[in-house]
Formats: sequence, structure tokens, C-alpha cells
Amino acid sequence: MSLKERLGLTTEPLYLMDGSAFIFRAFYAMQSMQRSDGFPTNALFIVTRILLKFLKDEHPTYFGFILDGKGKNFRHDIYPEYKANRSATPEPLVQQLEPVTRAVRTLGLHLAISENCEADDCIASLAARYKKERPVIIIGADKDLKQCLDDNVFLWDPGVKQEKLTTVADFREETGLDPAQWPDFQAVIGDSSDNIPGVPGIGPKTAAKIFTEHGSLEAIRDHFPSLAPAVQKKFAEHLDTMFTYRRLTTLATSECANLTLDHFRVSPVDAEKTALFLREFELRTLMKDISALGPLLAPSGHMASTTNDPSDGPTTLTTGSPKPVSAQMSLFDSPGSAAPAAAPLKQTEPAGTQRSLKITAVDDISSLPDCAGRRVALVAVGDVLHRAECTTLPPLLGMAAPSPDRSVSFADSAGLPASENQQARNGSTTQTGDAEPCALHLHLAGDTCEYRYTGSLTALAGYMTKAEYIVTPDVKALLTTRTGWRAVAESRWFDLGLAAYLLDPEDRDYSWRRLSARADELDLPAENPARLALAIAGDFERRLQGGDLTDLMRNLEIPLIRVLADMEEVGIHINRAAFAEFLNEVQRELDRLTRTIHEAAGGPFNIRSAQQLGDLLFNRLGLKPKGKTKGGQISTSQAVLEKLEGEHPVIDLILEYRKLEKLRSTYLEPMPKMADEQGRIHTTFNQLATATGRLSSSNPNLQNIPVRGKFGPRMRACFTARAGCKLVSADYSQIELRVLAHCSQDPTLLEAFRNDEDIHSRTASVLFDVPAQDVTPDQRRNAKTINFGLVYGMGPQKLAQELKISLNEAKAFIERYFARLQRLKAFYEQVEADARENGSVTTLIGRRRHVPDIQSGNNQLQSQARRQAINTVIQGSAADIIKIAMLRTAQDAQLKSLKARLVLQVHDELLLEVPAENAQAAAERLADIMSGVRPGGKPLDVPLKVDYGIGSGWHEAH
DNA sequence: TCGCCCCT
DNA sequence: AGGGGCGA
Repeated sequence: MSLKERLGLTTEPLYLMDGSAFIFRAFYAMQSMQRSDGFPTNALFIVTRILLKFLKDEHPTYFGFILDGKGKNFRHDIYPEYKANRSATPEPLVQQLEPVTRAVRTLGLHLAISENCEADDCIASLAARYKKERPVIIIGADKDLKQCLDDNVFLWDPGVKQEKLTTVADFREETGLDPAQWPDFQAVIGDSSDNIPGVPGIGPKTAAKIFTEHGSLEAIRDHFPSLAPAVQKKFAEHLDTMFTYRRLTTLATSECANLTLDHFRVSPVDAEKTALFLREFELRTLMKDISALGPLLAPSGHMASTTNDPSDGPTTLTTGSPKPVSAQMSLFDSPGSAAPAAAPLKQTEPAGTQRSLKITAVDDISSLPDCAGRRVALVAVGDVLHRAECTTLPPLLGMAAPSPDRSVSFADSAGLPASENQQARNGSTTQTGDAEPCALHLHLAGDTCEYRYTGSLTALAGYMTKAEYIVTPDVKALLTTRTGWRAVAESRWFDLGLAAYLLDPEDRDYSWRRLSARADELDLPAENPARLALAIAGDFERRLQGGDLTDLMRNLEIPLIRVLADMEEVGIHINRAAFAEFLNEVQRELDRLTRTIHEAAGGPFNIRSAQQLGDLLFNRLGLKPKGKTKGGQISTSQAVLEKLEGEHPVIDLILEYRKLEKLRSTYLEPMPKMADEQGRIHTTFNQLATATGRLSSSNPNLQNIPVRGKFGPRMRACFTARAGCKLVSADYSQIELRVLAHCSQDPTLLEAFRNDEDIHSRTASVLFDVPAQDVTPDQRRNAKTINFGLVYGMGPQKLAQELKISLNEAKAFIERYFARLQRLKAFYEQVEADARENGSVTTLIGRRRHVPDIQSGNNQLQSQARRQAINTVIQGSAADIIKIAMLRTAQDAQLKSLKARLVLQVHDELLLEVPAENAQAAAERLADIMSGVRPGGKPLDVPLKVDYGIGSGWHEAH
């Protein structure tokens, strides 16, 4: 559906495209594409493709492609550091600028180059000028553009993966702000890509809260005494600078006065010229799109200009349900064949297709039939059309919005994910926290009707507690809305995403969008998503049963959902002051290093750019390259730099710079901004992310907080328990090697663990034929590396690299190792044989991963699959064990009475927050639970050793 | 998108 | 071996 239709526009809109941004994005989105003479065409290709599709879909009357002019603009005068962190535009991109402008013109479109300002300013100015007379649709992704939104100004991002149309109402829902407040908001939170620091310690979360009370920077300044003391402190030194920042984040509205609407009137496309152009740049795949333009083509040829009626194709008689756009994959898409006049030929549906069910719109819970004892499917569907309808509902934070991944995120927001989520979670806003969905489809098994529900989520949760069984694509998304869904008994849930994950953990995509694509296969119409969900669930249940995965699903993964939701909600406390002080020191040190490095280099350059760094090291300083990257560039990786250490003093400085920069950009700067009012950070645990069964953590990732090196301890010390509490950390010792000992029954390993020996020393003594007490530290280190290799499937490649020995030496090492530990070798061979026979491997409790490549004729692929098979058995079984431990921990009565709360899981470690006086007892209990795990009901043949610690900070506890 | 680098 | 985040 075209944008005009989706927005219900009656006047021809003015489309303004942020051309520079798309060229830039296209250039990085697609690597190396070139004409046969080597001329780069990647950005040209993508931009041209976007334009062709846009023309076909929208038939614009007024369109402007706006490009950034060269040189500095007023922002650099205000603030010299503006975009100072940007490196020079890559040459291959520069080369494509001219061809892109030709493409634009050839397609009958017009471009404008902003002068003395940026493309965004030009767009904002044109939008401000023309919105009074017609709708303006801005095509772009830059968040600055959001300030242009108005009743008559829309923002559209065709996106790489997911397109997104934003109206001013959407913006208000998502942010709680008015577009006019956006520059103020941005000025405060900062923008690293433009080198605007913002107010330190103020993240989107805090800022949103401030701006709901104080609408502008002026209000913040004028009502300064009424701010919370903590906030006052942060703003104190920035009351002036924030106004400067706002001048940077505010787009001009009176630039580009010379441009009038007539400039942007779209001309017909000259098919011949376009074809020539595409041929010139060898963009053959786009040729077919020319004829698809149909009526837009200039009447040079004789092609019949068929009216293209947007409402073609079969219409279903269901009420209220959106028609899926994908259904119109036409058989007549090939070039040359003009569309047959008004004759929808493929009207006939395939035989046997079940009829669409009627959809009943309901917004009051009492109008739904009783679901007691019944099977129900609940699916949130939504597209922009639905969103538009939704704006009639009261604007709520945490409103259900269509989410590109998985089903729907009930606390989704585009601009401010973390903050909005947290507000929804903490219930700390003035809102009720009762999120309202756009369109929840529900279907009661056996019913002849499907319901499209737009009422209160809380009411729905209450209603649903009576259901026998609830099928939905993402249970955790419901639980984290805190709208009463925890009242639904665990055993009643069936999580479609989880089922799909257990059936194929390597798939990566468990979105409802993806799952529902099976409508055809199941012979069901996509118009009834909830009924489809029930059908998919039935299919999944059968397949889980067939794969012996039901027990894993029902008794581990589904119960774990709630545990994870709770952990996310609790969050972990950070010491803000420690973060701030650390950041300050690191920033000072970075500044110092930058100066020194630039001095040594004889001029300023971007140290973060691997390209510019490589140029300095290998061209100007004449050092010898030691390695290459896959892309053919000269590597500047740590391994290479370490080899060059001592050859030039800057190497050390650069390594130090990298470490500090990583620390700053990944941890010190963003994390304090993600904390809520109580100073707690809420990660998201992803249960469907890994191929082995481990969890992952994101937004932020709390599973990769530095621990080693000069800064590790200090970094971890910044994560603390709240006042009056302690952190308890307990981790499995060598869990993967213990699993390996158990699975292989290798006597050496079994004995070592049963006697609680140092496993690396023991391995070394076997490997090097020396008594355990005579093992040298060096030998132990080598043995440790081999033991790691063992867990990863023992590739000689990796081992050689790790031990810094030759490939042949590594191979000999492995051979020697297996000669001494025969049972281990037999176990590896067994895993491989099983994988070959079944096409999959399973963990201790039957989690399954497919490894089809084990049959591959390609040696590389086959070896890779073999390593994956082995690692999956070991890493996956370890993951099973800690997941069981998490469940036991969360359900333990003693820990509950000690008020111990799970806050983190880091693969082999669990972190609790406990009132200080209970810490010791909780730690002992936790360690008992963890070491007492019996996967599959039987204890392992080696003890599961657990170490624990207690402390105010994570470092101390670890 | 890739390269780099943090974690188990 | 399995992850996630940042900057170009």
C-alpha cells in the first residue's frame, strides 16, 4: 500500500529525501560491488533501487533529493568540535556521488544541494514552508528529523530490514514529547555521532522524566531549584553549554529560500536513458524495474498506459483485518508484459484452502466469549494502519507497538528503547502501566470466529487466567508489561518462539512474521493470525514430542521465562559516582594519549579508524604488515600490534588507547545513562539467541563486563548491591570440563575431578610425563590452552594460533594428547558418529542442534560442523545445568525467606542481591543448589564444584 | 556490512 | 565454540 493511502492523504504530498544519509547508509550496508573496471557501485546500486521502488509504489508529483553541500556550516562556527570525530569520507563513496546525482535526474527527479547548512536543515526548512499547503513526507532515518513532525509532516524510513512510517501521534506515544522539544531533549542526552557530549549522567530515561515536567531547557534553568538534588548536580556545570548544544540539534527552518515547489515537480521517466544508465554502471538486475514503472514512463515508446488501480487482487470479506501486502506476488512481474487490463486472473484460490473466519472487533473484555477451560491463541498483529487507528486510544507509555523482531514488544518504543521499557517496567511514571495493544487477535479453538481486541491488556490478562492453554509468540514480552500476566499459571503457556527455537536453535529468526509465513503450508489464510497460531502450535507440539523435546520445553524453558522476566525487572545496581569518576579519569587519559599519538604521527588522524591507523603504521612509519583481514585490508588487530611492540613507541600507546576507548564507549559512557532512578540497570535476557542453549544478554550486555586486565576489577567494582544489601556471586568451577569428564568417562579426568585436583596441572603432567608437583608454570599454561581447545572441538588451527606454535606442532600436540587420553578420543568419535547418523547432536537433557554439514563434501565445512557438534554437547549441557540451577534458585523457599533475588547470569555464574545480614546463608544455599543439580534426574559422575563470594561490589564478590 | 574487542 | 556493542 502506498504511503498516500496509508496516511489517507487527499492532496499530493511533497516528498523530501535525505539523500546524503541514504548514500552513506547504502555504502556501508553493502560491501564491495563494482563495475568490471573496478569502479565502485554499491551505494549507487542501492540508492537507485530505492528510488525505482519508490517511484513504482508512490507515483510522486513533488519530490526532492537533498544532498549535503560541501564545507563547513553554521554549526561548526558555534561549536568547533561538531562532527570532529568523523573521519574523511571514503574515496569509493565520493566517486559514487556524481553517478547518484545522474541517477536521480535520469529518473525524472530533482535534487537540491544544501548550502551553508546541512541537508536536514534544508529539509526542515522546506517542510516548514510547504506543510501549510500540502502534506510533507520526509524520507530519512536521522533522528534529528523527528523535530519536523507535525499534523501534516510525516517521517518515513524505508529501512534496510523494516520500513517505518512515523506520524506526530506516533512520536508523542513513543517519547511522551512534543516534536518541538526534540532538540532540547537531544541537547541534553547528547549524540556521539555528531560529537555532542550532552549532559553527563543524563540518559534518555532521566531526560524523558525531566521533560515531562519541565518542557524546555529554559524551564530547566528557570526552575532549577525545583529539580531533584541529584539532577541539579549533573546540570550545574552545563546550564550554559546545553543551550549551545541545542543550537546544534535544532534544524534551521528558513534556509534554502531559493527552492520552490516547482523545482521538485517530478517528470516522466525516460526509459531509454534509464536503461543506458543502468547498462553504463552494469546494474543489470535493476533493468526489470524500469518496465515496472509502467505509467510513469515518458510516452516515447508505445507501451499502453494501463491505469494501475491499487485495489486490485482478491478481496477478502473479513472485517477489520488488514490485507497482507505480500499476497500480491504477481506472476506478471517479468519485464515487457503489460498488465492485462483489469482482469484479475489468479482469483481462484488453491483447492482445499480453508476459508477465512469472520473477525469480530471487540474492545470490551465482557464481549468476549468465556474462555474457561479452552485453548486460546493470542497474537498481536499490527502495521502502521493499525497504529493509526490506535491513536484514538489514550496515549500510553508502553503501548503495544508492532515490533520487527519476534511478535510484538508490549513496551516498545522506537527512539528510546531502554528508557521507555524501564518506565513501563518500574511503573514509576504517572501512567497506570496498563499497556494497550494495537490489535490483539485471539482465537478460541473450535470457535468459528476470531476476535480483534483493542481493549485493556490488564483486563485481558485477567480474562485469560481461566483459559486452559494459551498459545502466543512471545510470553516474556507479555510478562514484562506488568499487566497481570504473571497470574496465568505457568503450565498453561505455549510459547511459539521458544518451541521454534528448541526445534531449530540455529534458525535465528523466531518472529511471528516469520512463523506466520507458514500459513500457505498449513493451508490457512493469513487473515486469521490467531487461528494460524493455534495450528502452528499443534504442529510444534507434535514435532517437539517427536524430538523428545517436550520435557525440556515444559519443565525447563517455559518455567525459566518468568525467572528471566523477574531478573530483568529487578536489574542490577550501579555506583553512579564510581562510574563518573572512572569515566573522568579515562577521558583525561584518552585526551593525553591522543595528543601524544598525534605528535608521534606528525599530525592529527582518527586513531579509531583501522584504515587511517594502518596508513600511519605501514606506510608512513614503514612498519611491516603482519596479517591481512578477510576483506583484504591490512590488519591492525591486537595480535598484529603485539607483534610490532617494541618496533615503535606508538604501538604501546595505541594498544592502551584502544583499551581505554573500548572502556569508555562500551561501558563507562552509555551504562550510567541506562540506569533508572534507583540506579539500576535492566538488561534483556534473550532465551532464543544461541545455537547451543546458552542465554545471551543485551541492551546492555551484562555478560561481557571486563574482569581481567588493569581495569577489570575497577570496572566490576562499579556494579554494586543497593544500600543494606550484598552481592553474592557463585560460579561453577570448570563446568565444561566436568561435563566432558562425565560424558566421556575418561578415567584421568574423572579421577582428577573426584580428587579435586588442579585440572590443568593434571593434564600437563599426563601430557608432558612429569609428576604433578613438577609441572612448570609454562607447562600448565599450555595444558590450560589445550583444555580450552578441547571444549571448542580442538581445531589444530586455533590451537597453533593460541600457543603460538606451528600448525604441525599443534597437530602433534593433539595426537599426543589423544594417545594419552583414549576414552576422550573415543567420545569425540562417538559424537561425530551420532551426528552423522542423526544429523543432529543432543545435550545431557536432550536439547538438540542440527549439524547437517557434518555430511558435507567440503572439508572446511565438515570440520567446522564437527567442532560445533562437540562444543554443542559440552557447552549446551553446561547451559542446561545452570538453567536448572536458576530455576531451583528462583523457586527455593529458603532463599525467598532470605529475601535473596537473582540479578544476573553469566553462563557459569549466578549473582544474587541479598540483605547484608542474610548474605552468608544465601551464598551457602545458592552454592548447594548449584552443585546439587541433577540433569535428567541423575547426578553427574563428577562433583559439580561451586565457588562463591560475598561483597558490596561485583569485584569483591567474585 | 565489517573489523575489532569485551565476556564465558 | 558461543555471544553483543561500537565505530567507520
